[in-house]
Amino acid sequence: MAQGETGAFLQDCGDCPIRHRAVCARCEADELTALEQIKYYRSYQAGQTVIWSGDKMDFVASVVTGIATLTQTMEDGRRQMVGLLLPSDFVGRPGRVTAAYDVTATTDLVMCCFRKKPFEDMMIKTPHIAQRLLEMTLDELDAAREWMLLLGRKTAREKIASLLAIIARRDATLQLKTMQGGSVFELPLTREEMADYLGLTLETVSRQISALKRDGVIALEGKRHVTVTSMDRLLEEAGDDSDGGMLA
Amino acid sequence: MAQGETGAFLQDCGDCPIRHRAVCARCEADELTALEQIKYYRSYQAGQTVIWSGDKMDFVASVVTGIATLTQTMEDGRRQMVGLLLPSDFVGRPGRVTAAYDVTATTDLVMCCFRKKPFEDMMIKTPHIAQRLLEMTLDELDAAREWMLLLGRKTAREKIASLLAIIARRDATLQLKTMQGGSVFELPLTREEMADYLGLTLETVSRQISALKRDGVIALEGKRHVTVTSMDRLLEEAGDDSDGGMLA
DNA sequence: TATCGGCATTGATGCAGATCAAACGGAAAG
DNA sequence: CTTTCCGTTTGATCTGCATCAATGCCGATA
Repeated sequence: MAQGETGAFLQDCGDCPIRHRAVCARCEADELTALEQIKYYRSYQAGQTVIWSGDKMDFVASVVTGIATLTQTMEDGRRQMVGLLLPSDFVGRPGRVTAAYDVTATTDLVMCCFRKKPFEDMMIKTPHIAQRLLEMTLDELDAAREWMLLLGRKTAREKIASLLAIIARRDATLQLKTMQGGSVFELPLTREEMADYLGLTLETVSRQISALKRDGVIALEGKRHVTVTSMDRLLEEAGDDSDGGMLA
Repeated sequence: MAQGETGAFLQDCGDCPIRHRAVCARCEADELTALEQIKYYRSYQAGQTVIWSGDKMDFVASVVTGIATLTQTMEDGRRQMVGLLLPSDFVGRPGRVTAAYDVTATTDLVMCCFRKKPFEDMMIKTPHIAQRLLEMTLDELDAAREWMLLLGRKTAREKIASLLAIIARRDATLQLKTMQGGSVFELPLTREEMADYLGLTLETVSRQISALKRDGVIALEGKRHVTVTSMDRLLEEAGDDSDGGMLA
C-alpha cells in the first residue's frame, strides 16, 4: 500500500499517541467522539509527495507518526524549507482552497485527516479546537521567526549547530526524556534536506558537520546517528542566547 | 508628550480607521461596546522602543496608525527584523507573560491597547475575536514563510525588489488604490532597517537600490520617494511567481 | 561476488556580499 | 552663512559560501 486509507489503524482517539498535543488536545470526551466520526487515516511512504503547492486541498490533518516538510520552490529550482512537521503538527489551513506549499513525507508518515468542510463546521461549534489551533499557530509563528534569524544572520556553522539543537530538543520533548548535559538522536533529514532547511548547499552542510565533529562538538556513528556530549557547548556554537530562549 | 495615554484620541470604534481589518473586525455592535470599555490608546514617537524582548508585557494592542517593527538581536549585535507591523496588525500574544521580540516605532505610532487579562477574558466570551485573531495569525505565518524563502534563497537584488513589491502592495491595499502597471510610494524604512529586514548590510542595500535605479526598474526622488513604472518588471526582478502568489 | 545508484565527503576555484573606509547631501542648530 | 550630524552613497578589498568536479561509502540487486 503506497498511499491510501489505513482502515483499522487506530479507531480510538483515547489511545492516540498525539492525543494531548495535537489540534484535538483540549477536546472533551463528547467532542472527541464527534471528531472520531469524521476522521480518517492516510499513510505515505518516505519520499512521497503529500500535496503540491497550488493543488486543491480538500482536507486538513495532523501528523500522527513520521516527519513531513513544507517547502517552497522558485521557478529556477531554488528550494527553501519553510516547515518541519513532527507528530502532532497540523497541516492545512481552514478557509483556504489550495495548498500554499509542497508537503512531502521525509519518513514513512501517517496522518489523521479531516475533510475540510466538516472540520470547519466543527471548529465553529467547538471552541476548544479553534483555541488549540490558535495556540499551535502562534507557536509556529514564533518558530518561524527564530528560523528567520537563523536564515538572515547566522553563519553556516551556527546554522548547523542550531538545527542540531532544535532536533535534539524536539526529540527530547517527544520522547519525554531530558537532555541533561548530552543527547543522542537520529537525524531525520538528508544533507540536502538540511541544506534546504538552512538556506545552504549540501556541500556546505557536509563540511560544517565534519568540522563540528573534528572540533569535538558532536560525534557521529554512520551518517545519521548523532551524539552531543555537551548541550551547552552546542548552544554556544549555535549563537543562541545561552538559555535557549525560554518561553513562558 | 513622548509616550503616554492619548486621552481623547478616538472614543468611537465605529470611526476607527482599522475597524474592519484589526482583531475587532468581526465584532458586532455590542461586542465592540465591550471592547471600548477596556481599550486605551498609546502614542510613541518615531524611533522610540515600545518594549524590549524579555520585558514583562501586560498588554496586547493593534497598530492604529504608523509603523512598528519586531526585531531579534544576538549577543554580538547582529539584528534580524522578524515582523513589520502596519495599521491593523496585532502586537503581543495572549497567554504569554514576556515579550519575545523588541518592538520599535519606526514612524510616529498610535496603538489601541488592551490590558492582557481583560482581553483574554473577553476572548473566551467572544469567539469573533478569537476567530479573527486566528485568521490574522495564519496570514502572518504565511508572510513569515514567504520571508523565509527570501532570506534563505534570494539574491541581494531579488531581496530588494521583493521588499519594494511588498511595500507597494501593502500601500495599495491600505490606500485602496490599484497598482495597475505602476505604483508610487514612500519607503517607511531607512537603509539600515531594510538591511535588517532582508538579512543584508546597509551598504549592499544602498548599492542594489542604485542598481535598480540605474537599470530603470525604479525611479527615486530624494532617498525615500519611489516610483515603480512596471509592477510586472519589479516582480520579475523579485524572482516571484509572476502572479505574486495569489491566496484564496 | 560484482555492479549499480543514491547519499555523502572532500578538493579546487570563483564570486556575491561583507567589511573597512571615505566622502556626500541636506536638514537642523548655532 | 557655517557647522554639525545622520543617513546615505560609493570605492577598495576580503572572505565565506557557492559552484564545479572527483571520489568514497554502503545497501540493494543480480
